[in-house]
Amino acid sequence: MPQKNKSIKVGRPAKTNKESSARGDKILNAAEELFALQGYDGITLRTLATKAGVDVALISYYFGSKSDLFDTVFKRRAKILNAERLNALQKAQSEAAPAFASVEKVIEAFLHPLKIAQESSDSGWKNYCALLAYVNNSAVWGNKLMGKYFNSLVDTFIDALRDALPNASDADLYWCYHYMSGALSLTFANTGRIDKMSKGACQSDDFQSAYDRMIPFIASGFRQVCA
Amino acid sequence: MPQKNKSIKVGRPAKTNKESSARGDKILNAAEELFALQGYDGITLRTLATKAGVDVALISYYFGSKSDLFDTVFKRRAKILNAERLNALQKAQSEAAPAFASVEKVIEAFLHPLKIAQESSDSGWKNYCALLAYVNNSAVWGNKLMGKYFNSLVDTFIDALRDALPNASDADLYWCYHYMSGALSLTFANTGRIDKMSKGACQSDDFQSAYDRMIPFIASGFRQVCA
DNA sequence: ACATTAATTCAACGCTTGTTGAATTGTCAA
DNA sequence: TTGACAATTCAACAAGCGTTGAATTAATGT
Repeated sequence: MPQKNKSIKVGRPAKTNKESSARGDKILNAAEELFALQGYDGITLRTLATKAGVDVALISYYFGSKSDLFDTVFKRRAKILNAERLNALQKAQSEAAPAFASVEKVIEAFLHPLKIAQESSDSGWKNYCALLAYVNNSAVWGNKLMGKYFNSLVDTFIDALRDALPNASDADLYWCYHYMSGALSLTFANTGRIDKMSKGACQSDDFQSAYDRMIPFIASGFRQVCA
Repeated sequence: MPQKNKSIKVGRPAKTNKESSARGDKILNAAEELFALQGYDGITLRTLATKAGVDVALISYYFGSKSDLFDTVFKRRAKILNAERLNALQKAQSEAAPAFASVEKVIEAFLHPLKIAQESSDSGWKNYCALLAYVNNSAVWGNKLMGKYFNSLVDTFIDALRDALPNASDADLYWCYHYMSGALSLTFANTGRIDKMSKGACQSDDFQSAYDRMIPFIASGFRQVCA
């Protein structure tokens, strides 16, 4: 005789004072990790449901279509990251006033929030950084999402860099930013994988080590091109 | 009454003097483009077959499984690119002898073959560069394929850079190489898309423009970190 | 106590996926 | 001319896909 598992909880759960549901967050966190690691087409809603410990249908119930879910996952921490970066930039600028903030300080304002994210106890931030790298390098999602959620912030940073480098053309500034963005993306894309190319000299999950060298590397490149 | 299309050619085609079949090349070229643009999981063997103008079953017949095909596509031009880069490096080194080749010259040897590829009349090279970017930033394929086909060459270039920068540690060299690799990948990942972030100041499909600035940018970064 | 409603499950839909085996066609060597 | 065989097509397989509608459960407002 078939017997249902009575231990499974169903129906409406006890109300909490949080604005977003616990099950919804579980889905978002699992999606964040899976999308970052295997890409949009690389995972299945059923795989995701299993990882989140949730029924498949619940994903559609909360977030609509698969691509809607992807957008939601991407947007969630984008807002936070933007706020942190903007805050860091404004702090650097006010500290340098009445002079302009230096290239190094502007770049640091751009990168430091990511360092904090990497070191956060919330491991979801590490996944999000990898997701950011995936989206940035994706021909399919890059245009759609990066522009939508980061264009305005990037323009602000470019303005700050223009102040620090008065001889630079717009093309110079944007290309140099582009190089920085690429270097950063690859670093996050490799999070967790040990780079066998380097014979152990450089482990990609060691963000601290990458971060320390990145600021002088990028700043020096900016100065050279935008002199 | 159902009538078969008698105009479709089947059976063994006339023998050519080329080592690889014409149909097989059509499949590889179409796969190169689709994989680069939409990723491994983003395309279907049936989509690929349509693009190549070929029956689906022929893909398996020639190349085995889907992942076998991916490996074959990636390997095809990797060998050529490796030979070109090695040749360029050796030329730079012999021109500088008895001194070591400068950082700029080594970086140029690494990048210049890609510039030639971009300008090639064989448009497949453009697709391959985008594929390279996809693989490099992919958590799934990065370890598998980059190491398999490029590790040896990268080590050779690192050796050349070590000669040019005697004070650099291995970690310095590998991280700086890593930044260069990331900057390059993002450039190729964006091939063909106009970067709206830049308000027109920088179009990602303009590789010439990216290339010109990249050498001074990267070389300057190397010198700063590895001083 | 009771109706309401949000949260969750279950089962299924129609379609697509990668892959395979058998049948068919054309080429070439003998 | 014939026989072998490579290249190509066709049809189908089992499995998996995203999504949906109906049923079920539990908390809530009155």
